[in-house]
Amino acid sequence: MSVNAREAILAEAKHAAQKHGYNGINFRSIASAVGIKNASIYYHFDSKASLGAAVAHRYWQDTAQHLETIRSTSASAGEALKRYPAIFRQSLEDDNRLCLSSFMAAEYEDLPHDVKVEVQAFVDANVAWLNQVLSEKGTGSSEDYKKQALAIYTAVAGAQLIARIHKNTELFDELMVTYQQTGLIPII
Amino acid sequence: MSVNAREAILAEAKHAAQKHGYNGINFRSIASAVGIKNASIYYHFDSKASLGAAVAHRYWQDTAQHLETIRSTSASAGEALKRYPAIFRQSLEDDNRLCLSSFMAAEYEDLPHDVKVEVQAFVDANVAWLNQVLSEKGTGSSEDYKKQALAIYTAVAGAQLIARIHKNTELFDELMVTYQQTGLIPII
DNA sequence: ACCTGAACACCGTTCAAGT
DNA sequence: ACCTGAACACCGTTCAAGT
Repeated sequence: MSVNAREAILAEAKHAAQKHGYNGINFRSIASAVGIKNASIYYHFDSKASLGAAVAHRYWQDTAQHLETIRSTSASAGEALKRYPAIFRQSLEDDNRLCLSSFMAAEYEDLPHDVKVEVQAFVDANVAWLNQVLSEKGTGSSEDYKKQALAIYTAVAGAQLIARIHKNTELFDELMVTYQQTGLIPII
Repeated sequence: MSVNAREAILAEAKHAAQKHGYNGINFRSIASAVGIKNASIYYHFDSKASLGAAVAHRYWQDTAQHLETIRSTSASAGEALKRYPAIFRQSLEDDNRLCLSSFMAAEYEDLPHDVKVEVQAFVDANVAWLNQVLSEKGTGSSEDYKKQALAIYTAVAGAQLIARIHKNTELFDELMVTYQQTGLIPII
């Protein structure tokens, strides 16, 4: 059916993972959506673990690229920082989906090793980006920026989780405002 | 085997849920641990949904009581606030477990309705407690305290998620310090 | 090179049957 | 009142077989 079955499988698996987590990746329904049988998926991927890892890998790579774009199209580090939560907001807007990493963070203990590696890479990419932006912007010590970067990532991920169970994107926005007002996220 | 099979099932299910989420509640392994057959669980609980709801219900009730104890044994609202993260910290210390609510928040879309209700109740109980403590302590407007209470709960839950994937309780502690230093969590 | 049907051990669930 | 064995449709996975 598809020009490239492998890509079609990846796309379906990503969609399923953002809605239902790693556990919710279902070979038979993916195969059905792609137009093949579930056994055929094993021609393209060794196992559910390797499919999950491939999904997570591409996910964080896409996110890292998106972060680069935000930085390069922002007039200042402060503006980039302000735009950061938009990535997480977008998932909520788009069918109430969750950041793949937050999802898999919850399932983490049960994940295959290869998937865990990719989830960690997502967190690292985000924290590294935030660290860089904070460093450009401020005047504190580099150790502080690392800790603050992780704190911001953590708080934003938590906000997405809570906003999602309320199915309320405005709640996410309110939380970002509160983070800014209390000083967790520096304002421009 | 057990004096009370129902309680034994609940205890095993809670343990499994904190390690693997709702999805990880496995009737056959719970039955095996309790010393009965999996079909026997249906004598005590209508379904996996009602078992999951019972687990989540008891969980948030226990937490609410714990919060009451913290408040009543603290000399001030500020001290109670300082002790708040200890609840989430304890889960990490105790076999790297996750707060049941954070876990189920990730799985939320797939949860049976009755379980969703209990997860919401957990969040509400925490936010209500924080709101009360913040109100006792400070001098701002009541609307601000509500928002700040939710922001604190959200950030602490996120911190637990991230600390867990690093299997690192110290990271959780560092995040709490950063939350305090940046001003998200008010200091005594 | 790419796909399939049939089988495997696993899961939640049901139900008639046992004590 | 409490428990069980056997069956159901579902899952990831394997494998020999098809084109």
